[in-house]
Amino acid sequence: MMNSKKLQRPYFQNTDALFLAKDLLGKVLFTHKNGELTAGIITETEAYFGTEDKASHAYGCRRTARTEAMYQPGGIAYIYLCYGMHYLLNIVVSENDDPKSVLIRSVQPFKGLSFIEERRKRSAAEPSVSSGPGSLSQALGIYLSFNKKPLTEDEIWIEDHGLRYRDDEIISAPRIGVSYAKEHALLPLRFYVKNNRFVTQKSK
DNA sequence: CTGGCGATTCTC
DNA sequence: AGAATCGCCAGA
Repeated sequence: MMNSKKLQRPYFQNTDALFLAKDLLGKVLFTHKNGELTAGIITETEAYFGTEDKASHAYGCRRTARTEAMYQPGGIAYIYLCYGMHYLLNIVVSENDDPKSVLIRSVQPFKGLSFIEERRKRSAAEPSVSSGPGSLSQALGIYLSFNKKPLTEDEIWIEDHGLRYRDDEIISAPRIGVSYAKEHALLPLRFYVKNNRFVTQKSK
């Protein structure tokens, strides 16, 4: 390839979670493990703005073994186990010691559909195949072993295929499942592509 | 050391 | 509406 489409470090570091959460819509998330190449077009994200964000694991500068990834320089994955059974994928944003991240919530299957269908036990045309952060991780084979992986390597990365959305094609809404975040719970930090079926259906 | 609780999903 | 399922982390 003449021009690599793989997004590089500066794209993740020289920005903030709010901008990136919107800009990642339409980008293509790839995973390649055990010879299985799969990818999905990012259709839904949420911004977590760091130490001041009551919904963030890094709220109040909380720094533990789990949250360590977020304190690293941007451009790596932050994966954690949620509800004891789902692996959730975040993209670490910004500089060193600035724990901001973007949660990838949904993708539209793009490559390796047979692998995705095998993992999810359903058709890749079914929106539930990769909508919602837990389902998306299962569809793309994302596990804890991806935690702290640089997106510049060849197990998990993001490509720009030129797909762009206008502002009026992007819906913003409150983040899901963060009612504990009090006054930050209703901030419109969730973004998804209008009229795309591959987004979280219910919200509470 | 302990116990309450999830950035969820699926079934009943 | 409830279950599944287990690591995290604040508090003792």
